[in-house]
Parts: sequence; C-alpha cells; structure tokens
Amino acid sequence: MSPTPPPSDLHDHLGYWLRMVSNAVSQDFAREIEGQGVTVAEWVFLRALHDADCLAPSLLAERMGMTKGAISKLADRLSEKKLVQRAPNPEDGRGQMLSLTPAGRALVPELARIADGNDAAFFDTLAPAERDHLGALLRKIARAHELTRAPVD
Amino acid sequence: MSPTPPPSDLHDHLGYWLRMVSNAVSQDFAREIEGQGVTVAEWVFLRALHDADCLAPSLLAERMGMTKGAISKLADRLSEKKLVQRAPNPEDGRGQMLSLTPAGRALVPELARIADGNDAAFFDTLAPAERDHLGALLRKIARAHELTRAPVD
DNA sequence: TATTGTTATACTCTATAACTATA
DNA sequence: TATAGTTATAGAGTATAACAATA
Repeated sequence: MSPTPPPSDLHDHLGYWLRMVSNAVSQDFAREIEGQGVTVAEWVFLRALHDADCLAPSLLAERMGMTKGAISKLADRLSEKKLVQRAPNPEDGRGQMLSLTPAGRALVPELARIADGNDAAFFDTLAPAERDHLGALLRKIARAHELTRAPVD
Repeated sequence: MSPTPPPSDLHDHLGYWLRMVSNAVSQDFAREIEGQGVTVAEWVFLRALHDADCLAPSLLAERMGMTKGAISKLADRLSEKKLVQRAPNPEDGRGQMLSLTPAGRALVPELARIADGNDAAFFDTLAPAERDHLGALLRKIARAHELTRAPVD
C-alpha cells in the first residue's frame, strides 16, 4: 500500500502570504492609531460616518459587516470618547441617527493621514507599477467574490 | 484661509483591499475547518507540530508569534480534543515536549486538503500568471519587512 | 407581528503579569 | 537569579439570542 502523501506546505498557499502581510499592515496601523485613542474598528466607524454625515446604526452595521449588537457597543465607546453622538430619528421613534461630534470630525483627517503614512511605509518596497498591479489583482478578487464589507479586524 | 482637504479615500489604500480579501479568505477557511472542530490558530499549531514531530511550547510560541500564555491555552484545548499530547522533557524538569496524537496526525492532511481547496476556490479567478505574480509581490513585501510569524487570526 | 436598538452570554485571540517549579 | 510553563485578568472582536419600545 502507498504511504499517505505529506500535507501541502503552508507556504504554498496564497492565503497564507496574504494573511501574513495583511496582519502586519493592520497591526502596525492599530499600534499607530492607538496613540489617538481609537481602534481599527472605531476608525472604520468614524470614517463611514464622516462620509455619510449621519447614519442609522442598522445601515452602519450593514456597511461594516457587523451585527447591530457590535455596532451598539462601538457607538457606546465612541460616545464616551465624545467622538460620536446619538440623536433620535424624528421620523421613526425606534430609530437613531449617528453623527460625528466636532471632535470626531476633526479626528478623521488626522487618522486618514496616519493611514496614508502607514500604507506608504509598508508598500514603498514595491515599485509604483507593482503597487498598481497588486491593487488591481486584489480588487479583481474582491469583485469576483462580491466582497463589499469594510474590513474591520 | 483654505478649507481642510477631505481625508483620503479608504479605497485608495492597498492595506484596505489586502485586509478585505485576506479577511474573506480566512473567514471562509475558518468556517470550513469549524466542521472538523478546530480553529485557524489550532490548525497552525497542529501544522507546526506535524513538521517538527515534537516541540517545546516556548519554541512554538516563537514560531507562531504568540505568547507562551496563549500557547498554553491552545495546548489545553487541543489536549482536551485528544489531538495533542504533552510529555515531560527528560533533559529539563521545567520543560515539555508537545506532539501530535495519532488522531492529530491523521487530521493534519485532512485540514491541508481543506486549505488547498479554499485557496484554489478563492484565487481561481486569477490566471496562473496572475497568481504567481500576486504571490511574488506578497513575498517581496514580507521579505522587506522581515515578516516571519505564521499568521494566526 | 415585524423592526430598531440594547443587553446578556459566550468564545477566540491578544497582552500583561503574577505565580510555581525547576535550573 | 533566571527560565519554562500555568494561571488570572482585561480588552477587543464575533455570534447568537432574549428583550423593550415602537411601527
């Protein structure tokens, strides 16, 4: 009888390298914005609110690919930090409208600058054409699998 | 006075696309191996032991980029599942030697097959040359930043 | 009855540090 | 004392589901 073939090498998987690089980028970024008192999930939350002006928690949950329970907890934390405020929805007594406080609005460009710097520092080892190619490949995969959620972790 | 420029778009960051695709790959994989009763961290743990035959927890912690406390908890869970066994290190009364049980050894190729299938399903939207290029770009970044830890989350 | 948002519970991973036993 | 491993604690994320108020 033939012996069991050895399992494939971890390093053969594109998913392995993707995760290794992605985790390193995210962890570096998380460490940097920690100095601003926010987590990556909170940054995505603030960034989404910045674009939308005001947003119902349920819509935000959908955009961030999180449950409404998770959004509720995030909103609690960001309210305590005075970066986000809740207002009742005048058209629906059950609903809310989330928006940035002035402090929250002021913080977003600061965090965006950190994100820019982090991205540049990490990918400057690639030539511009290589960076473009990497982006195109990743977007092609995202499109093929209909990935739309803003990644949080 | 000039108005504050709008913060850069999230989608401009390579790190954003990297995280989106990487999270999707990992979450799909996590869901699949859940059926085998293990998490991604446990899979990496089992895979490392499979290569090494037997390994001290401290070495495993270093390879996986986890603390010894985290390794200890993982080893607890995998022992309960009868996939890993602890043995005293005869040369050092403080140390241990971790190894796979027969059940653990039998499970690794099964998980490796799932990993293969997951990787293939996710990246088959790319042409072979594109897959090679993506891998080369990711390894180039990993090399430049001296990333060596097997990513776990 | 269905929906919005809150809350409770539980599990995984992470980080720090106190602790035990051995070297 | 230093090191190997365990344990406790705490925080962040994820998921499910029970719950209150409103539609």
